[in-house]
Amino acid sequence: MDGGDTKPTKRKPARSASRGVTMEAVGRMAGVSQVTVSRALSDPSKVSAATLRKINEAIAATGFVPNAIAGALASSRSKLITALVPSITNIVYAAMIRAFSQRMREAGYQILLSETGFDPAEEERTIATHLSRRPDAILLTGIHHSPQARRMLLASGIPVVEVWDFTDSPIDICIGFRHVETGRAAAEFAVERGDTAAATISAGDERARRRKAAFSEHFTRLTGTPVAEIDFDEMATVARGRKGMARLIDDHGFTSGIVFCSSDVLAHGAIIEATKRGFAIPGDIAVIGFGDQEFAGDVEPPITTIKVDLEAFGRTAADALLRRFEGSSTPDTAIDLGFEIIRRQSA
Amino acid sequence: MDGGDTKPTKRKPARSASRGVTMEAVGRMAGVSQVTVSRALSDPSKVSAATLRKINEAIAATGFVPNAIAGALASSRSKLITALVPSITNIVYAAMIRAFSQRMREAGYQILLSETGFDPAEEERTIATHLSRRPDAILLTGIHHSPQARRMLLASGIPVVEVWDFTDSPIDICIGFRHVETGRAAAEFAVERGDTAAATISAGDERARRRKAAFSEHFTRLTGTPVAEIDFDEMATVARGRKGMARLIDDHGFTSGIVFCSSDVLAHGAIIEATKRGFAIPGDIAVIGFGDQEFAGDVEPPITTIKVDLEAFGRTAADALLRRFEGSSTPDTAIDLGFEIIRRQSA
DNA sequence: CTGTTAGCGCGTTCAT
DNA sequence: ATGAACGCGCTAACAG
Repeated sequence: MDGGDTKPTKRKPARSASRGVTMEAVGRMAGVSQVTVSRALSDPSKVSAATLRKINEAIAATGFVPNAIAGALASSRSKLITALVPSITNIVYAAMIRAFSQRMREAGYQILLSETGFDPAEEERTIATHLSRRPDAILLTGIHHSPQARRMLLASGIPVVEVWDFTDSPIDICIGFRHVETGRAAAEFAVERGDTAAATISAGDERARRRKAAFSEHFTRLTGTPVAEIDFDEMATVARGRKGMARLIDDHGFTSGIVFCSSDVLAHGAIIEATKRGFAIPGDIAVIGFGDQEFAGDVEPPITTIKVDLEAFGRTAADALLRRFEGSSTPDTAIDLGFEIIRRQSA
Repeated sequence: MDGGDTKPTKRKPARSASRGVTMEAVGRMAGVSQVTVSRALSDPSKVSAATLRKINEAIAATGFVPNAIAGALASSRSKLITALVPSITNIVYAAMIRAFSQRMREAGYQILLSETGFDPAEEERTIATHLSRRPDAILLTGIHHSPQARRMLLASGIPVVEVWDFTDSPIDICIGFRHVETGRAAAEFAVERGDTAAATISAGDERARRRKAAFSEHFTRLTGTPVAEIDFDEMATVARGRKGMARLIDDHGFTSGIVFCSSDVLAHGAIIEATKRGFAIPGDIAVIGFGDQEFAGDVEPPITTIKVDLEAFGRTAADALLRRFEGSSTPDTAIDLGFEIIRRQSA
């Protein structure tokens, strides 16, 4: 075929279904080659002013949008970060991811987000599909992952950030706080207040349970008094906070003392229920929440809570990654951002 | 070089920095070609049981994870959907996206999510970068987009889903409800209740303002009474709900009537403030919210609100897309999912 | 059932 | 300052 050709020609298949404008097409229109278009986009200073102008005109005329897929394949940098969170409707994770996304976006990265719903097996599967996108980094919530997941992560060779929990031996980078410490601190806070009875209401998260367990253990150690515990497997809601408090009162005869809730939402519900039943907050029953959510200081009574700086987690994680991308030789492996008890009126 | 070769050999560059295992490598280990590996993964029935086994062994041994970037480039199907929402920390959008994601994930798609923060210019920029990822579809919040954005979207030729608002002439597919109608319905509800005075508190969203405007206009038309309006540019919070109610009482002398809030969060704050000042809800002041959020039925008094089925938006959007991917010839262009007034005790 | 060949659209050399 | 050639890792025909 092509018998008369002097040099082998590449067959250009008839482009019926337009798949989108290519750099090649832009170049043709501007009278330059594809590479020049590429350069004009990645580093305009490498192209003469005249051709740059023509290229920009061609881009405008064609509505060209670069194909990041092809770019990623060629350069093996995807400008993509993937992130796994237990739940995107949980404000705690959403706020963290928002701060992270904003910072990363400013640096030219985009975020592929998935929910794992607290299930390690689901997390493992999701990690695999995320890795197939060849992200430039991956962000995980928590520090507990299946062995297979760890293996895949390590094998991928990409930076891994674990947030929202803390360990001295992270896979790679870790930004978080010690959940157990929050429980201990709350127990100490209760004892200092003079509480001699305590209960807990927790929901949803494995980390919430760890906080609760630490609270109970420490409170019992300090006072010798056992702690009544109400647990919900499902996510925290105001309704469950109410139900938890109702059970504490009805089933455990809890009518005086402090209630440690694993989230402000639960605390809010608990306060509503106790108030409705005529208990004084914090006079009869004191309540301490977790998260310092938007509403915590504005309901009645304002909720005493444990605050963690969600935005800081996101920002710090992004900054650590960005530094790593720039080839920092001394990676910040583990950062404990701590927490703070915000004393308001509910306890 | 390679002087003695009988046929041209492809130069295999020395792979020092392992970029990840390839199908080629897996195939070598299994004693088959790269394509066979590809087939084993995409359609195992096209491969003999024996080779399938060997390939799976090789995959397990190497920890191979397919490169979706390369796959997308070759097939021009990315299995990626990108989505734009005003805010990911707003439960309304988060819940919608969650439902959408889950459905799409079951079908093998992943979601690239970005926040646009109610800014059309930002949306336009974000659409461009999203389009560069060559998604199989794009989901937008709302129906108002810049002309340039519309052009890019149309030019891309990919399915576009607009959610959370309704128009008869969508870019492509539209799933939502008529915000103006909710305001009208609330006004009618108020008049039927016998309210002769009304006020509004709104925040954040352009659509919230449209709901509010429709409420005010309709209420005034029905009763002849003007409506006091409090607006916040920032997002809805309990604090702003309280402040809004405070201003209504202090600045507008509003001590009796109904308050239409653009979100349950605002309504919650408004109720707290009014209650604290000794007003009876709904006896003195009635409050109606929007969203039927998790807590709406569990605070005191339970909040009367306008409910829209967020999960249904997400699911329906996903289903419409999936049907479109399967080549449905009769696309469902515009679906109005409506809304519902949930009467509880606050109004 | 399996292999060969030819791109997908771009970044990356290496020339000029 | 610009271009030619090549390959990133995979899917899509087309052979056999």
